[in-house]
Amino acid sequence: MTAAVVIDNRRADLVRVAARLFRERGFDGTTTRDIADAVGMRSGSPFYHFKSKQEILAAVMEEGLVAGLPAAEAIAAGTLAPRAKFQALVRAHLEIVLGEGHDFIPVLLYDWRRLTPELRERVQVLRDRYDQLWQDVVNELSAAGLLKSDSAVARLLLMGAVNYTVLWYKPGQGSGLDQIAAEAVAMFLGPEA
Amino acid sequence: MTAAVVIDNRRADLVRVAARLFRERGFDGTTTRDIADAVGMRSGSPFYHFKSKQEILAAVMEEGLVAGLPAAEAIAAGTLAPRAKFQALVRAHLEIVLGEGHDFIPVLLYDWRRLTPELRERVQVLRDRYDQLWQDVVNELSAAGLLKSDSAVARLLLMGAVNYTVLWYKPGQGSGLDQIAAEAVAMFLGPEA
DNA sequence: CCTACCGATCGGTAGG
DNA sequence: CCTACCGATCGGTAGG
Repeated sequence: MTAAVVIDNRRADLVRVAARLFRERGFDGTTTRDIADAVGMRSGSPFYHFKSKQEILAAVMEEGLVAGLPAAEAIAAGTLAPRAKFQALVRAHLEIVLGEGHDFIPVLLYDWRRLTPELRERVQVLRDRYDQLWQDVVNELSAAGLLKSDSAVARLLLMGAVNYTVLWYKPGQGSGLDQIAAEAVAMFLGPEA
Repeated sequence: MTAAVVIDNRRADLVRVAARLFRERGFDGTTTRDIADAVGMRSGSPFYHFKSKQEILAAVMEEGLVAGLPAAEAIAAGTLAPRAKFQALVRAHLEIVLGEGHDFIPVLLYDWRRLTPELRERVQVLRDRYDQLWQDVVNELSAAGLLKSDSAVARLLLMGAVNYTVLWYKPGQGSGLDQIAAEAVAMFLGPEA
């Protein structure tokens, strides 16, 4: 094992732990000391790996996007019928937003505004891919007559409904992810033909 | 004019200004000094009116709920047909969330988690009335066969779509509030009979 | 990655 | 509501 790998592991540790703490307490409610403690470092050491606290935040968000994009892109590019494809996309998205140990995207949803403009722009590049992929699926639905509109507003309303679950979903209490996905699809697209 | 009125006016000034600053910069991004400055007070003086910074936050949220509830309750209790009633409710809600100078409810949506548990419980009492009123209208839609489900999940998905607009809507750019409301209703309820 | 530290900020308070 | 202030915290850095 080379030294570079060890460094990378420590950096990955910081990102993973920061994601959990940011999710639980918010970006401003978490100190760089909290993060350092949680990985067994001294208070100044995270700044050996990251230039600033906000760079850690951006890394958390990028990690979440990079981890989530392949599955979503595979679904969007796949051959499922429009309705089934949409349901699969919603289900995959719920997993990323609500699944156990998936803290990265919730942090993005909660604390997007804490990024500096420069970092926001950097992370936005990855977000754009996600948004585009949703738009493609929405357009397919519209072309198949399953949705009234293929506008960006339609997509944003759909993504809003799904993303907002992060504020009310409680694991092991009420509906599960499959059930929520099914209910969302039924509501947005109407009853199955 | 009695002294009590003057005091009340200053308190109201603080709440209004705090709402604007909290909305623009977030709760943690706003200092009590910022708020004091903006109303022409010295740094310690807000604490003559409020016990803590979080009490200001709770006051902002409660002000928004108390201001928005009457119109929404009137719509819910009114005699409009289910579809028209729902559209009116969505439109009124968009106004509260996105309308010029309406900073209170966005603060609630952004910074709910910054409330202490005690304050959260206090504000939740007013939120419950809002949620119940939406649930009533959703139930009417379901009874009229316009919506697949009258579950709490259905309501949360709808409110999520509408509330999430706070994260993407830009005034005077893209669709206006009427247009968004119409599009939301068309998407959720299907085309008009 | 640690040691040792700084400069600034911030919520809040006592006393009037 | 002001004056004057405190105690604590916090992001970040120099030097090794």
